[in-house]
Amino acid sequence: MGPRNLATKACLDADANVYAEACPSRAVLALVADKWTLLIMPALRQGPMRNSDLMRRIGGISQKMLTQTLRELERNGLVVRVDHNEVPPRVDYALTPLGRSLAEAIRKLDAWCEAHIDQVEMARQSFDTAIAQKV
Amino acid sequence: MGPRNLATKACLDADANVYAEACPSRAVLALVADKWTLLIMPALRQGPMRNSDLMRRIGGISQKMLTQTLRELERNGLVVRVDHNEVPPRVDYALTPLGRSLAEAIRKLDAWCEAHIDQVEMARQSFDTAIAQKV
DNA sequence: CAGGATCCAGTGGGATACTG
DNA sequence: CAGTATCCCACTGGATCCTG
Repeated sequence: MGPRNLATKACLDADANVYAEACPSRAVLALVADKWTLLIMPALRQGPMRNSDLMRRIGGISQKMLTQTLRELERNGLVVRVDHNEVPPRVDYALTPLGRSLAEAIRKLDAWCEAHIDQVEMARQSFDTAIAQKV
Repeated sequence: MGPRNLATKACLDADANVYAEACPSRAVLALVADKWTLLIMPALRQGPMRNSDLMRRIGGISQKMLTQTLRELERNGLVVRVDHNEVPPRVDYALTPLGRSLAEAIRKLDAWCEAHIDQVEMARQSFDTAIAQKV
């Protein structure tokens, strides 16, 4: 593949490339590059959850962001919303097969964060004190 | 592990939990939940790169965001900055061992995005047209 | 070449109040 | 319970200009 018109044709499905600005995969990347997506997706791995379940599970999320993020995930085929049409309302959110595969990849990232906090924090401290000394 | 004081002690290193708002791993998560981090980290897997290399490799990134993100990654021990003190300036950025392990996990996410654009786009189209019909 | 400094429009997301 | 609607400000990040 020559560098001929890499810039113009941006990226085809056959050679999808997130590094290319115009590649549609960037849209998916934007979806993933989101704090709440990174928490909601793996949270749903254990099975369907209700709105209130997720609110409890994910510390610090607001109702607005929960709904907004769920809608976006649903829109992109990663989550299904099941309204049981009951009173009081009962709505379940579950991963689609597509969503499940993404959730697994995301969970690994989350696990990495949990596993390496110590190293990251130590690095940050040493970096910050090094900067302080330079002044 | 009892649910006794899960809420109060938030999270210790022994049971780090990104779902807990106060858990320090959230800081690492915030680092990861970033569009440019998600592109810079895997880009560095092939070896050290210079500022201009990264600018070319990563479509759409601005000089400001590149420098800013690199600084943050360096601060957290994921990237090392090597200034060769030459004229004209020559500066290399490379992954640390810690950064490399994260970069691998991130690359898998990027690959997922590249591999599933089609499915995501189809889902989005069908979702959007379904919404339109309801009106 | 690498990147600091500024300006500033746009937006993300919390708080709050209301509804079926 | 599961949302919707609104207000509104802090911060994000692009554009532009400048420097060693």
